[in-house]
Amino acid sequence: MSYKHLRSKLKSSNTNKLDQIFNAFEAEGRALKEQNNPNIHHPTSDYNQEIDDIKRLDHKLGLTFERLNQHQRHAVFYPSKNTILSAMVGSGKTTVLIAKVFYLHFVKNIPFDKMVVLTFTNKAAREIKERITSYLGDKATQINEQLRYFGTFHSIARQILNEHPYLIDLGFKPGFQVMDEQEKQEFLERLIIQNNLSIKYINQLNKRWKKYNETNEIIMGNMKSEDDFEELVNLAEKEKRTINSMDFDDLIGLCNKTLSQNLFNAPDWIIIDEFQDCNEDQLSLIENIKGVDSSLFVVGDQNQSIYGWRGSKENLFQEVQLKWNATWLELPQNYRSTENILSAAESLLYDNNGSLIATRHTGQPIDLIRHFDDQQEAFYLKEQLQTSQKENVSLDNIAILFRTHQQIKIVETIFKQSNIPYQLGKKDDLHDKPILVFFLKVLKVCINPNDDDASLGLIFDPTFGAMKHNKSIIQALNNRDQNTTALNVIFQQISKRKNPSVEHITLLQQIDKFTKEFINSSKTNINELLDFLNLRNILKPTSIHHQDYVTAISHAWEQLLIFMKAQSWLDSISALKVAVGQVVLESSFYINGRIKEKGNGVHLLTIHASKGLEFDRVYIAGANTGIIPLSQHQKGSQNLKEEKRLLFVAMTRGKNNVEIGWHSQPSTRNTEAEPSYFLNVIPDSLLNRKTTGDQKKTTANNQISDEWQIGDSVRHKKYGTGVISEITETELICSFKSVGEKSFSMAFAKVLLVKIES
DNA sequence: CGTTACAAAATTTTT
DNA sequence: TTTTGTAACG
Repeated sequence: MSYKHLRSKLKSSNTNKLDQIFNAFEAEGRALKEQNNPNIHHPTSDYNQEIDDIKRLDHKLGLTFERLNQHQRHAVFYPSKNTILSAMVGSGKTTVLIAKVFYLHFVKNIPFDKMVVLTFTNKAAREIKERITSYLGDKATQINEQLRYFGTFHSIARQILNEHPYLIDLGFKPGFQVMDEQEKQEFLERLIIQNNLSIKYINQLNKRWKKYNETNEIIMGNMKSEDDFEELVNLAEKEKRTINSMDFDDLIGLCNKTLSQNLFNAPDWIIIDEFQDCNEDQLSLIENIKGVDSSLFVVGDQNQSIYGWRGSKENLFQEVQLKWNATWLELPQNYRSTENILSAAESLLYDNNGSLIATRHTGQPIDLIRHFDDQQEAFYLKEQLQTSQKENVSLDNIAILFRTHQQIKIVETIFKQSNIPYQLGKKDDLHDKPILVFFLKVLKVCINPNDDDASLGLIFDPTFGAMKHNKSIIQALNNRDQNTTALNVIFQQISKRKNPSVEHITLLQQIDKFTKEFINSSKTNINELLDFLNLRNILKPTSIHHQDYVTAISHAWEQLLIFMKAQSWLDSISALKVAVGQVVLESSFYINGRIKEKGNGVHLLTIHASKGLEFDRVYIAGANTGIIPLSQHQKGSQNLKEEKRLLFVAMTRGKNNVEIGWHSQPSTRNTEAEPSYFLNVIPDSLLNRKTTGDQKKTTANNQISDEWQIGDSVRHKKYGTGVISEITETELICSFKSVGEKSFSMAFAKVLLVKIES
């Protein structure tokens, strides 16, 4: 469909909203032409000579470089001090990043501990570390200590803080804990009760905290006067230091403060993965770690920047290229998708400048398929997958992608009914595992009996605690003297009760002895821990879940011991503190372990969750205007651009086949009965338009004509009463006494108009 | 305690 | 855009 066609179609629908969408869309097209081409530094050598030299010294190492294409070799070997590697989708960016690390270490003799390698996810960090470990094999002695600065932004920030003497100046002590968002909310609520503060919007403390930090703004929403929020912030900053616990933002923020003291040995190399996702604080962290002689190697893809709402900056690459005087290299070759998929996806981009090159065969055009609604689409998908099953095609290599979690539910329901195996992309949350939340609280009190929140959480735990949430106990913590720990107060309070829980009294007594009698003893296996703390009696010994609880705790403890072992220079209690502090930062390692079932079946994922993954077949569900882009994102070209990149990311997950579905009668509000207008830029030759052959459409049409008849009287909230003058497949036209003729999208008619029975 | 007015949320999520 | 949630007021 051409722009012209689109415009005439939008004009005929006579709504301002669609006109606005079109204008924004057009503005985007203009922006496309205004983009500047960066000065790409192209490879001038095939680096065969260098690789031959390396092969003579170390044959195996040479082979890892030989596999790279010319652009990838250029990125690895070119000796620029600061490098921005703009890696197109599916161009082997992780392979190059790892090859660079190998080259710097094994050829250029840079020690691993002189490199800082930062990633956003634990998964990426782990992949890089494992590649090095497996390459070294038996020679990988003390590798964890050498790879100490390989990790996520948050992990590395935490580690720098923990090792740096300036931590004391900041008011914290080594072995500090880390609060996630939920723990911070609970922490602030505790302070509000303890100090009798009057705080509005109590459910949005995290949001208010961020707003206050950024703008010093206290007033929110309907508040006409200030509440005690400023006092809460001051109290919280003090209290964080008392209980020795930081939040996520503190890790990066305070690390930045620490590094600005110039007491950190700058590394030789700083290597960053997924650079396009950096926010301001993370960028500062990079610049603070960087010394005068440090080199930078940042890798990323601006076309896959879909986390703007988390603070990543548009045009970050261009910005830092100037600032760092960096050499701009590209990885243009995509090895993942067919040429048709890539050409279609590429037409969505506005600043690619033709730098994405397909290496695979042409393949099939993208199927654009019309369904009646989400339910019909789900049935269609069910049938498609059943066919695949009959043909013995593994569903593991197929993904269905959605804009929202809401959309996933209906497909999940129908797949469940029809026994289609599926796997969900959502990661496990620590807070969905009550047993681990409880176990962590126990450990936190063990290592710090003055942790008020862990102590309270322990006895108030809804599943494993001793009593219901109780304000008087919270306030009792406030009135204690300096020599009384939070653990003591809890113990006293619980003992005072009429029928105190004996199990919990024993637990608290044992926790008190933990540092003296347990952690330094030679016995630290899980059974000894459970016995020492009397935990078995608390884990509902008669419940059928008892064994699951024990298994979950065993796994978490095993992981903690592994982490402690890696901190060989610390005494055991310090090592445990550091290990427990790490749990929140890489919770997935502590959650499932061996218990996790092997995932089998079709993947149901949000597009965001699909980033970094690839599948043989990809189906993008419910791709209407109003879903992609999401209706509330249709204002502001920044938002629109990001939504467009989201569709780009979705399409480029597919290796062989991409199919896009849309609904002619969408059931969600604010959704147009049109396929995403982003698709209009894709050339017709690359899009194969189809319709589900179905009976439902006919019945649905009957429903519509049953519901609305020409001549019916209707009432509209604003326009008053009117009469239906015309009905088309997608539109309903009404004439009102007050404003004349107005047309409504069929999808909206039900919401906007009330039929007046005569 | 009920009503009114109006800002914020809706949507994505790692640490 | 509509819906939801909260403060403020009587």
